[in-house]
Amino acid sequence: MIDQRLLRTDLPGVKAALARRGRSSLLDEVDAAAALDARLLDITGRRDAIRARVNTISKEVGRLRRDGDVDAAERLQAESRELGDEERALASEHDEEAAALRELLLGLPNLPHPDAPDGADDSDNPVVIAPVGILDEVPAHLRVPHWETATALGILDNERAVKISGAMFTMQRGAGATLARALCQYGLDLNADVHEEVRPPSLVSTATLTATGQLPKFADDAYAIERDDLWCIPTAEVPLTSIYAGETLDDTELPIRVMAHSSSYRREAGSAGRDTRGMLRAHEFDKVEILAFATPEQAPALLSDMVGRAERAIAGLGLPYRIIEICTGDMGQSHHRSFDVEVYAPGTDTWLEVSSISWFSDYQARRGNVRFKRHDASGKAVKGTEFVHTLNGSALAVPRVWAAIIENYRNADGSVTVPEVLRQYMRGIERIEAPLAASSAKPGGE
RNA sequence: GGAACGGUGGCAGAGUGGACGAAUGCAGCCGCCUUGAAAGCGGCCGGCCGCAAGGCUCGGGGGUUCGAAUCCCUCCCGUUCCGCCA
Repeated sequence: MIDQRLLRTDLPGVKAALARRGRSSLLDEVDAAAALDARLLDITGRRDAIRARVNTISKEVGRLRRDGDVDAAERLQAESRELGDEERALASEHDEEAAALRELLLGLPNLPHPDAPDGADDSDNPVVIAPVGILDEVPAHLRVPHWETATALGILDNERAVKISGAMFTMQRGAGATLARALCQYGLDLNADVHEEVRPPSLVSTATLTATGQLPKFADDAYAIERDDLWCIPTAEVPLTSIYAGETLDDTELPIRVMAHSSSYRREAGSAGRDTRGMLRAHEFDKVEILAFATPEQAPALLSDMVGRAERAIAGLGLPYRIIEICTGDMGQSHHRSFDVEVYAPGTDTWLEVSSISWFSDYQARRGNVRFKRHDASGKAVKGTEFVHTLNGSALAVPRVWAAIIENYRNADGSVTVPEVLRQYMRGIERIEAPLAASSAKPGGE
């Protein structure tokens, strides 16, 4: 949620910033919000004046009753009763407008960072780190999609996953399952130097899902457990961002950096039928998320640090990659500035987004009400609070990295070499070989 | 899931219709004392919005009342016991 006060202090600035996102309807929404805000200001002014009078009267009535002046008290009470009617009318008007304004504000996206590149869609995203590790010529044995290689090796059994849970669920087996877990371990160990490991809940309340911006706009994308009013997390970003919800932190303890390995659940409404093969898009997947709470001053450096971490994870695995910056037209709803790490997948000759590192400015913190208090040079607390800035991104998203490993490390005989850095997490397995006959059998009927 | 008891400032903990934005203690801040510190003494001291006037704030929401921390309804959360359970 953007700062409501900006609607009063810098309406042209807000509109100019949002215009860069390229959706003209947004500007009308901003105007509507500003109009509501002005009306609300007027209503609260009148309401507060009435309340002030009622408060004065009730104190006076108490005094008169103690002094035994019943008549005067009765007269004041009568006046106050009328004021009460007026106040009730104003209050209900206020609640209506405030709810409408909040809905509008929740729907407005974040203002893009001034340095974020302008652009209409993903074709305008500039490449900021040119492809690293790309082969001049891709050998034929790498031109095999990971699902073919993995299924043949018996390490991916999506056919049975679908039997168990339906379309767009995956199941890794044997060395494939071990590889998935190894990637998580690798991702955590790589970032344990500054990020505290957390194991958050996977089911969260409506309030928590609203704080990160998934609700109300993107309710269709999340799994809801209606009976208990809980939601499955679409990313560990959701519970991690809300760790300090409603709290006021000290600038002296910032930045606070956390990370979590979790499963993520996404309905992928609107993507049904896309990328249905292999591991590229699934309703449930694992990843390691890194996240930071920071002062506005700390945020830019943290953004580069976190992009660097996502990059090192991929570079360390020896995968070919590039980094692009997300342009204003392609940016997510709550993003202020955003970078993607993309891995080259030779099997399908595509770039796979494996990590998206974003700076949210105070957009999430305002929804989740995470503040911080500043201290001056002498260590004394400065009056007032500000919202923290949040940043997050995947340090390692399992499925696509898993797929990229299978495609890039495929050998001519169909086996897959395990990247050096993962072997310590894989009981020393160096190479994933063709399976024994028994486990490769297709699932049969009853 | 059942039952009982709870939720008040940074913490502990009073407060059952008005003088309560809230006693008291601890913590914190300022000063005195001290070579320095501790102890002691004196004073200040919740938060949010607002230029201010003022408004809001005793778990959330609603109600009764001239007036609610206090009474009523409702929801949420916590503790303990029972049940179930990895």
